[in-house]
Amino acid sequence: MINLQRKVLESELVSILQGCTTLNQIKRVHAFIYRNNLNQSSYVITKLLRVLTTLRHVPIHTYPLLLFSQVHNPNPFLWTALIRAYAHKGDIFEAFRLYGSMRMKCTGPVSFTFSALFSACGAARDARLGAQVHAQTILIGGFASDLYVNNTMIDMYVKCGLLPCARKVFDEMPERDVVSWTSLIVAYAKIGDMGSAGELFDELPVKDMVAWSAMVNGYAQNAMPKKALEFFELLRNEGVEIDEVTLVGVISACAQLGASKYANWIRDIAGSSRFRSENNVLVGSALIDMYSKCGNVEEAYNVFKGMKERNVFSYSSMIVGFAIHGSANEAMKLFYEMLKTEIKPNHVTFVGVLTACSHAGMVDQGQQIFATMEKCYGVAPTADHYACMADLLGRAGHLEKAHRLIETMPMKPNGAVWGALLGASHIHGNPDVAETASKHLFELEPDNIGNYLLLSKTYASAGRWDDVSRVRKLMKEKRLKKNPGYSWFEAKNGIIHEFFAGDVTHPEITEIKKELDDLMERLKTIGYLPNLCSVSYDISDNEKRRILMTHSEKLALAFGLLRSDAGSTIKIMKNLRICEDCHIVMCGASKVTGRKIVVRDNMRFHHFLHGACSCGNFW
DNA sequence: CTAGGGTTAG
Repeated sequence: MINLQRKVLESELVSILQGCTTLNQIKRVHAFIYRNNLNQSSYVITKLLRVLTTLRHVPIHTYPLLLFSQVHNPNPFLWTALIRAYAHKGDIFEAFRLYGSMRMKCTGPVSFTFSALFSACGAARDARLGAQVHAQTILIGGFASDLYVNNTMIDMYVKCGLLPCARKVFDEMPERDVVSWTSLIVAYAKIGDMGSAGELFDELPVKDMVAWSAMVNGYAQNAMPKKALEFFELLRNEGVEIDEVTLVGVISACAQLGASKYANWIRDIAGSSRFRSENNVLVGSALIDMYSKCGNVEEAYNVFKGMKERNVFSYSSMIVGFAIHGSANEAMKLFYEMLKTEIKPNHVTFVGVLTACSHAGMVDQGQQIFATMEKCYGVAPTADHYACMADLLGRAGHLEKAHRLIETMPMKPNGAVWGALLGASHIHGNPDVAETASKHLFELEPDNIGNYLLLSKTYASAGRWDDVSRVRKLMKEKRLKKNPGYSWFEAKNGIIHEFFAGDVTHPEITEIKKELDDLMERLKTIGYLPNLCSVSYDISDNEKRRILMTHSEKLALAFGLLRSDAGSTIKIMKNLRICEDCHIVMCGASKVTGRKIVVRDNMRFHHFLHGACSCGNFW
């Protein structure tokens, strides 16, 4: 009778405990437990410990440990709760010390114990210890066939980067569930092997929302946005429920596609779901990124403003959005607004802020932020931040300063750092510095064709044709093929029209050519002269003029002028960097037509209006 | 108790 009452009391307590969210609430329940002589109940104390350790600011070695040590004969679950708490804090040493004590007292383990230990090993990337625990699961009867133990073991091996071991566990498991499959699918997706991920997914007998989302996100993360959308459609046809995580993958895929058609499509789906950007930071932040990558930074800001809750992702995405659109002042303003909130800037925030400064030529401000980011905001500069600084200084013409910064930086310069210097050397026509930067880049990124092209263009601008052909020869030896330049324009109906350089295959090419010729005539009246330096071949000036007129972004512009509503913004996307001559033409076109033109090249967005570009002719 | 998650520079 007494035992029954006790059981009822225990279970009531546990349900009260699960609703506790503050330390004071927990302490009150604890006092009650103590008064009712329940402080020896492993069951109740285990629950108490679990709730307590979800509070981040409570150190385990104080209150939780005290609770534990007051129980004379802790059962395996109570031991495990404490082990798990240390494991979650990343204290692998303490977790294993406790496991040792537990074994010495001849208690347990239970499957949860192994889960906690595997999670500790995974967090610490300690595969050696993980393998020892693996061995224990075999030695201590029964656990090697436990589904849950095996699932956590797979996860541990995956976190340690030992996919073959994880696969072996998976292949030898007597019983698998959708969790086991999904763990492995994600592991393959993370290393970029979507082929194996897809094979596993096909074999998976019962697919749930998480497994589907893993595929959608896997394709999105591996730059296969079309595939991601395809899987999302399949998932919806299957009648599978979607949630915020699924949505984020699709939104990121739409961001990569950069087309308004997809942006509007997923906006409506998200808007009619339970996960609207106003109430959901995850979806909201993803939409901010998507809109800015689709060229619509105004809409990105609308989403930002409409969000009830914001976090570091929302702010960083918005700051980066402003930065790539050349709205440096807005980016800075938002950064200072952010500093007034509780939200702390992180390394990405600073990349955004420094990029904004760099694109706007705000050298002093950028240098000041760079100098104080660690001291004032606790974010230590990484090589990426040094790349921003090399870009900031170099772009502004301080090539030597940029070079000196690189040579004195505390870590090994990466490709972005030398790439920034190379880009700056190209802008300022300094083949000698370009040569130095390239030497490093050819070692760091031997297959990145952009570096070879930029170097050869810098030589060409300086008239060093021998060096140009030397670089060309190098590219030939490495069998590097130049990507064909192309641009695209999204028509009102969402159909995308692609134009390659020198393209004559578009059905309306005659009209397009005529439109372009007309535009050129009008530009000449305001003083346009073809920028022959934009062609880095040693050919006649006439031939250069002809080639300039075949650039894909000019064809897309002419098509856009023909096929868009008067007064609307013309949006052009390009896979390579926009050339100087096309940039001049875009400026002029915005002036003579009175249209707003937005060009997204592979680096950033250019907003042309009234004859000027948001980048300040500075890119 | 175990599986899916967003922002990054040249």
